[in-house]
Amino acid sequence: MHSNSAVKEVTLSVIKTACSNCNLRELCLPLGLSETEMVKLDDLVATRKRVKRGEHLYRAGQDFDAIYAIRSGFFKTDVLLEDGRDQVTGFQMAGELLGLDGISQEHHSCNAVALEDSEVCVIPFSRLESLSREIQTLQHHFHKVMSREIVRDHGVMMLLGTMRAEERLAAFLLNLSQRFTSRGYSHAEFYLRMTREEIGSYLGLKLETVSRAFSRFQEEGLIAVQQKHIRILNVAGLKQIMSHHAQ
Amino acid sequence: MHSNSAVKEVTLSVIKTACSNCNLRELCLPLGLSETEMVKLDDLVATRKRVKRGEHLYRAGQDFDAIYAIRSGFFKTDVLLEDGRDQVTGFQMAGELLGLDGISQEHHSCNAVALEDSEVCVIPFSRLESLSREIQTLQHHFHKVMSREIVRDHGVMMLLGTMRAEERLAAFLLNLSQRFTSRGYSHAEFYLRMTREEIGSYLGLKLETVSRAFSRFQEEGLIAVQQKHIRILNVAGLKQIMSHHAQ
DNA sequence: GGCGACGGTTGACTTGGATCAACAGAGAGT
DNA sequence: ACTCTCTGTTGATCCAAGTCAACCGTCGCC
Repeated sequence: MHSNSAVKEVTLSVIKTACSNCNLRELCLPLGLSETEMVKLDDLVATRKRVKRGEHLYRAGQDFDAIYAIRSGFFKTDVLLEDGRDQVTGFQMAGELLGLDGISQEHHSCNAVALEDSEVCVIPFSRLESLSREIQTLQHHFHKVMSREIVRDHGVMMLLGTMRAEERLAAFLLNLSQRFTSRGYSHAEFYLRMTREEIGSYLGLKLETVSRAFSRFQEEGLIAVQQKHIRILNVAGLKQIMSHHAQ
Repeated sequence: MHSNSAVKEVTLSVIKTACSNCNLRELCLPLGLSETEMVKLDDLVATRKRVKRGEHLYRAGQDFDAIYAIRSGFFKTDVLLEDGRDQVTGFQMAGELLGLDGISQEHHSCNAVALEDSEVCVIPFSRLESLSREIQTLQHHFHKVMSREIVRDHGVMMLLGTMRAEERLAAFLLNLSQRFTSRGYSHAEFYLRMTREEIGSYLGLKLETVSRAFSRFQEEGLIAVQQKHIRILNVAGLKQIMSHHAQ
């Protein structure tokens, strides 16, 4: 398949970034694909794209033609209303998908911004659709991923609709911790890639409230915060705060 | 399948409820299906189910094996957390789908309750998947519907995260009005099928706050409320409230 | 047709988080 | 090393919505 004239570096890089070889494949891909199916998939996800910190991967209103799998880095998505209000709708890390919201209207309905230098796999959507007409497990996996996004959003609605400030922040930290864990990072120690204002926007709070809640958690010995560096000292305590609402 | 002893009414009802003949098909189905494709679809959506007011269509935790298209009636979906908190995550009316959240975990993640006597079309999910491997337009339509749900959820997150009580209620009324309109009902006059408490739960407000906001809108001549009967008198005024946030 | 329960309205009071404001650290660029 | 700017912290005050409570209207049921 590969041309023999290709120089070593290119071949190496291609191998390194092929789906079949990607260390995130258990996050992105269904289990149990055959050899030939894997080859087709490597072909589908042919191009990659680097996005520097602060740059947009896509903007609301732009034509939709691909979804993106994050290979490395960290993103936020946000929505801007006509009246100037905006809100962060999610934070995405390696192994997660971006752009699912664009399918419905054929243009993106939110902005995706890199919060650190990142790399994404470009997945042309019409080719994903045709491939998932061929490969049942891919089709089913994709449906699960979309559905998981819906369930996740319901969780956020729950958080925004029923939780108090400290409960929201505890839920947020535990969620991040859990996602870092399943990527092989420490569950207890990590750097936040986003500002207090972005956290607040996501959680429906003002940045001052986020800052105060962090300080409060620190006073109570639940976490150690220094700027963006977080250490979780008492997971059980955070869980208790999260689910310990009045009445 | 049907016993031949079935009386005429049964046969009639089957004919009346075929997708190809359904007056909601432009809400549920893609345009431009061929005759043969339509026949397959009618076959897919073979069974229907009546759900009386107050009954569950499904409950959180139950095995997922089908999604549902609402033929008539009105539903709410809600999520219950372990700690007793619950929240209404949406209200669904004729032509809309229920159960998409169940795909990801193979069991339902919320409860679906009829708010009036209703009828749904049962769409076995594995058969939907196999049919959409055959029919590209069906596949794409389904993806759009799932994506639309994600976009809708982002809208709710926006509402919960950034809007004040009266803005939320105005947005809610305008959304209902718009959905009734696209089903051929009056945009200006309708009955709410849900209680103040359910509206409040959906909007992240207490029922008293919802009630006060209704009264306020009435004082200002924007709507006429009497219990569940709503008349919208000033759409522009509601829109202004919705997007007229401080600063 | 009357009774009871539920849903809705309204008022008085409380409170959690927003707002306004001052300031302190950290980091990028010169 | 030295700004300048951006991000984060903390305090004082205010207000929108929550809470608690009383009451009323409606509707379904006996």
